[in-house]
Amino acid sequence: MPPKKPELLSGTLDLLILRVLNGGPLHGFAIAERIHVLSREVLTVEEGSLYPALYRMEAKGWIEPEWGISPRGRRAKLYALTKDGRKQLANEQQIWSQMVFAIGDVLKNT
Amino acid sequence: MPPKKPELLSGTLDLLILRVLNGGPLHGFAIAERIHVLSREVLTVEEGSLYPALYRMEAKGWIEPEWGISPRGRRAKLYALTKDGRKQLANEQQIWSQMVFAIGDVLKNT
DNA sequence: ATGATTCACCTAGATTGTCTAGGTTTAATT
DNA sequence: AATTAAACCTAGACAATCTAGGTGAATCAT
Repeated sequence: MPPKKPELLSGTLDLLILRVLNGGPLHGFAIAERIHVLSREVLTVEEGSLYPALYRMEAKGWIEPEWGISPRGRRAKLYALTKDGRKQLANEQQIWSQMVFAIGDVLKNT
Repeated sequence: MPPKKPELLSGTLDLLILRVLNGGPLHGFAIAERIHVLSREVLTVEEGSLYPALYRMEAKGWIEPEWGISPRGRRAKLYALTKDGRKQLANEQQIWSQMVFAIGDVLKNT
């Protein structure tokens, strides 16, 4: 068998969304596209994961939506990072790297 | 706020267990200890996560238990990697590094 | 003009993995 | 003899993702 195609790592979706929004407001569909492209097609964010995540994050005050128009001329909800969102991004980035190091430590044991 | 203490990353527990068992059979309690120590106390495997995980992995044929005695003289269930378990370890290790690279790619976008 | 496709958003329910918070038994310690 | 620690176990709660649908409007092909 070839290695199974990996789904998204549970717990990293918020981090990814925060990170791409740090480059400026985007609408949901575009967020998913951006993550897909930036990860060289390795990561695919399903819409059924994306929209609930956006609501969670909005409820926590990390992002703020505003109705507008997408680059392709459709009605779209543009999400922008809030100040709390930027703090959360820093936070999650630091946790992520800590986790990667910790797991790396376990994996490199002889 | 200081960075929140990270719990285990969902989806990495199997990989960690397979990895420490690759060094030789261990019983459940010792597996958790070993992960804790190797990760420099960053990762803590709760027993409520550990034992269900061991059963799942046994059901999938990745590990095999045998009753024995722990180094501290108690009755203990020693788990050993099977051949399928070794394959699974290689598989998950490769997926893990692919994920880390992919997420890294997203995180380093400007 | 009409029909098909794509963009963009939305949601209910299933599934899965982890955690909380208990519990039991037996050996070692006090 | 009583307490603590090692080791195992489990039910139920919780959270995040995925499956598999659905809607409406703009664009494209014919």
